[in-house]
Amino acid sequence: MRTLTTRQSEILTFISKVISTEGMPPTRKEIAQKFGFKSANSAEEHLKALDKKGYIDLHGGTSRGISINRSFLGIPIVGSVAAGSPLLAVENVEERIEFNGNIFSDSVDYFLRVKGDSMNEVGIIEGDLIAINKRKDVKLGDIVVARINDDVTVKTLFHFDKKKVILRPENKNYKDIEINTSIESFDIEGKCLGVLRNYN
Amino acid sequence: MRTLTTRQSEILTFISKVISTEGMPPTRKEIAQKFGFKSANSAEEHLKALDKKGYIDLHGGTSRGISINRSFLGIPIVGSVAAGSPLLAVENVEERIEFNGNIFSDSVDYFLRVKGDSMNEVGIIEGDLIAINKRKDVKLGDIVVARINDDVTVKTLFHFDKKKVILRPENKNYKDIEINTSIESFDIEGKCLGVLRNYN
DNA sequence: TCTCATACTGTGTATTTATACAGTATAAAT
DNA sequence: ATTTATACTGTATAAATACACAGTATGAGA
Repeated sequence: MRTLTTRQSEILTFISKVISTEGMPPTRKEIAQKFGFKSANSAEEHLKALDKKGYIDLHGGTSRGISINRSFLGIPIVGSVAAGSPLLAVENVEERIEFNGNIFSDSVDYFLRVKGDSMNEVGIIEGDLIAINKRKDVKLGDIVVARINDDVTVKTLFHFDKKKVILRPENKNYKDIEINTSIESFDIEGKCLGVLRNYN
Repeated sequence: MRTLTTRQSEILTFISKVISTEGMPPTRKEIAQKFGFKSANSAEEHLKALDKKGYIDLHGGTSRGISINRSFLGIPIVGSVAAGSPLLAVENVEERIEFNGNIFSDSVDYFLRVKGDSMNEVGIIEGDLIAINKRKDVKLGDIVVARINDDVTVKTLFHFDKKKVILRPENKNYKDIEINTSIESFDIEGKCLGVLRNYN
């Protein structure tokens, strides 16, 4: 997908915001006003560029006829994570779900599909989607997504200091994971905000 | 809140649908076309009635300037259910969450807040919100919301025939619930589509 | 009986809106 | 050196749109 200029990106963000706050896309004039353009045609041209690049669809002859391309909407679902690859790498994103609203306490960066039963006792089971926020300021007791030597795992953060981290599975069949941070690479990838499960 | 006529309700539903599928509210003409009105003014009048009754807000002089009142948007969360009252009775709705999208396999009529630990072993724990669809065509193995003599409960549907129903808690500390439908009142209130959990 | 709300058709128009065309200017690509 | 993309202003206009006013018809309530 072709990259956007700074201005185009600003415009796309504005359109997206107007849709979610006003319930309808902006007109050319409204876009021009927002950015201080003296001619609505500036907006028109940016819209055409966004359309050409595939980020939006313009519905000719229709007032407020702007729709944002669905593949940019929605939150990615990260399935199997290839060892060593960034979580949000294209090859790890199995699909996206449309999802807007204030369901979770913070903004959701992505959903991670849960594998295994190591968190069974807190109601997180195989196949569940857990909502993740990428910020790093997690605290003890939080359920976190962590990366230990290229492996991604979901556990409760039980202990954390300069030398040692302890991750706790919530299943009595599993033992705590102790990481010696001086010899193993360790990273917090995000905090678990909640759980989404869909029965078929 | 004043009640809507059948027509007004149809129009409100249509507007809501257009917003979610097209990404923008319809024009008067589009409403008229949908319902076969020969004059766009019919749509205009229905919109005025909906505005007057508080269901929508009309933004004067703005194309597609229709917004649906937020208190009618979102899906109700049903908390404690007063014995004998309908699940969706006002007094049982603790709040609503904005929620649009195709997260669950079917349309969600409401969310029910889970009490107790009787479904722990399938990952449904106290405080979870379970997404419910009101239709009655459930099958064995489905997790259902059932009403037994004025009490509402969430269990797996294990057996169902003309005389007897068995509901199974998913926790070995609980026993199956057998209902003799000839002497006890029994109703399926809905099918559980999924689970939503939000950590704070 | 009269009024009022609902549910339409039909006409008209001011305003909003999309969108084309003609320019100016700059930076990157060929 | 010339094209091409970006980023604007300014003008113009056809089409889309909101919305008022004038009717017709029906059923409910006062």
